[in-house]
Amino acid sequence: MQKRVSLKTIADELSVSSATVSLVLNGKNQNGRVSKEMSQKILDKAAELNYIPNSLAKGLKVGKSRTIGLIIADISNLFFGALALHIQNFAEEKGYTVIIGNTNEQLGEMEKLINFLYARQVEGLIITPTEKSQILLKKLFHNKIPFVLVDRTFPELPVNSVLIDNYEISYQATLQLVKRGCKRIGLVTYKQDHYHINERRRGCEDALKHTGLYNPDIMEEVRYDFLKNDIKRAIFSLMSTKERIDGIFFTTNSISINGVKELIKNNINIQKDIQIMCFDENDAFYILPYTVPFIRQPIKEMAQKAVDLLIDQIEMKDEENQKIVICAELVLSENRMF
Amino acid sequence: MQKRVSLKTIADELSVSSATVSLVLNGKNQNGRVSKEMSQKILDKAAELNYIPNSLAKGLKVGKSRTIGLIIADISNLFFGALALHIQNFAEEKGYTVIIGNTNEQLGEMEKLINFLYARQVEGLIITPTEKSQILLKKLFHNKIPFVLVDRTFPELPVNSVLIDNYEISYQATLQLVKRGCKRIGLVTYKQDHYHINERRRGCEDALKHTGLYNPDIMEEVRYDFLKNDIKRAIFSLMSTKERIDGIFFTTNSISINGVKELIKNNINIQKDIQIMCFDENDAFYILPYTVPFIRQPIKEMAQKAVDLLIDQIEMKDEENQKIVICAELVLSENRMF
DNA sequence: TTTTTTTAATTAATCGTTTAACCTGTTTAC
DNA sequence: GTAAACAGGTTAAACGATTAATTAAAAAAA
Repeated sequence: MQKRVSLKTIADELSVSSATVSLVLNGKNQNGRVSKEMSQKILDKAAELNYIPNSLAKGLKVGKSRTIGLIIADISNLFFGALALHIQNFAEEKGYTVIIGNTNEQLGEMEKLINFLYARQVEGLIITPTEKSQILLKKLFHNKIPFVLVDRTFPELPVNSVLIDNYEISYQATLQLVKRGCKRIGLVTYKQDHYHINERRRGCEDALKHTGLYNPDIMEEVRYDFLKNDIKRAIFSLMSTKERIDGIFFTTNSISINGVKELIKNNINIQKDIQIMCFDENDAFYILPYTVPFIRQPIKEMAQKAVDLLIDQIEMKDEENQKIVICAELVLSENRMF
Repeated sequence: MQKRVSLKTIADELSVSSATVSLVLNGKNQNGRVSKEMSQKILDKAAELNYIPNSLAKGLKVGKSRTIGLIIADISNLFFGALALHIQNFAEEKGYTVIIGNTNEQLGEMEKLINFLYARQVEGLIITPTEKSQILLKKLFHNKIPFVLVDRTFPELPVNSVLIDNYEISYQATLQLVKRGCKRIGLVTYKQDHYHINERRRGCEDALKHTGLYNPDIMEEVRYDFLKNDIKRAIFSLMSTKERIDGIFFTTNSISINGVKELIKNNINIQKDIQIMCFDENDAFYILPYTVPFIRQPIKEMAQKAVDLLIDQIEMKDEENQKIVICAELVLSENRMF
């Protein structure tokens, strides 16, 4: 890597000081600081040498890196992938770089990432927090580092967050199954401590209770680390109850796709034998010869709000914290291909 | 954001110079530079204050940012998503941060990204180049910025690259269709100028020629920007030839998934009516009640090689450029669920 | 006792930018 | 004719970390 072109390179070639060059290149020569001719010369020379400022130096000097950190729980999940893409686009629009990190749902990884990003002088963070990460968030709060939680939150903490209306949409989605005539509706959810997942469960259960269909025996829990096996077990368990169930609500993306796989594997006709309701859309759903109803999260809007909120915090030093709730959408027929 | 803890903060609290603190914290107090007691005091204080070095300052001073840029063509594509994930993991293992950017297959975006990453002092780049980006690569080469192309390349350029054996695996995959009894094998590929895609086409066509089955009339081209419509047209065209085709080779991920969708939509039985061969795996394939044979690219290995190669270039200043070819894998039955 | 070596630190320059403060002519005002 | 205003710059310190060069005192060697 040969020596880069710096302000000084340009300054030397034109025999002016680097301050002058800086002034011109940053458009800060307002009230007749630098003459028109010199300005033009500098601009031309910069273009000629293809000058690109060193943002490390600039960041160091002005104390702003114009960088934000994005901490994602599982980048191999399409939902988070899309979220990351949009966050990056919106942030870039506003002049910020995004550094993405992946925790794999591991608390230790999340801590490492925070330190790592802190070292790189990020001005703020957008985080999908892992379980039990409250302590880490409190530390951020204490260090006055702006951050926004997205997709997930801890309701007991005074944080900024962007979430969907998990309870409400799950309630509505379950009602939809009822409307379709399901009488024995089961649920498959994660055995964990995430507020957003539990809200989905609560929404489903409340809908069942209010319609007199609630049965605790067909609410199944699966573990993240043993997803495939647990789903297999859960579906088997659900399908072998005395009175066969006729509806299932899946609370997440990964549970939905694996649940559908398992149903198909067991030759259960998702149209006739059972009605299902999935969380998040999936390419696979579009390929099946029948409609798979699902809950669509407005990912782009979530990304937009998260970026806006974070940048507000960074730039205005807005002390108030906001909890933004975005309405998800029930998609019932859009993926019908026939 | 409150004032961060710097070397000077620690130095002042212990009434030593910041040089001493730096020496200790970097483990450079080899030959009796700093006393054991002072070292321990500094270490303790650093831990107490939760000191995290400012990598902007460090990068500026030592002229190394320990950052690499990753330029991806389309992050919403699962293949690239997985590639990005693994590249990030391997790079992190070696102590490098990755800044990811997305070009959306746009040359202009690629140029912007290169400048952007250059400004952030990346030490090297891993790139899936867009079409016609040779000029940009030449500029990188001229500026002696280490970079590695992955997935795609320009054979006429003396660059480092990590690719799969596109020609060979496509040849073999086509032969597989022949072995399964297909007599009229069509192809759907992109109408473009990417070497790797054209190699896939050439591999398929050569296999057909060598088995006497080549027919230029059933080689279909689709446009990236009008993928869905063009696929619809291509499949229609293929299926309405006088003698119906009985095999299709899809040259990419996105073509495969859309092609399969379209076949299903037209009620064509992928088992009985037609045999297909896809590029890259997809969740959707696992959900179908029959096997979809596909070509699996060893993404993790590609990521590993790309990172290793780039870091060699960065650290050893290896002048020689290498073209690494990794063997892809034909997956014929793994996704059978029944 | 004087010289050399060792130990344990400090100094100061540097990376590339930014920016407040300063300088030096020339014009304008009174 | 002197002061004030302005035009068109330059200087120098600073951001935080690194590191070669230096210093000062103590210990060891001569």
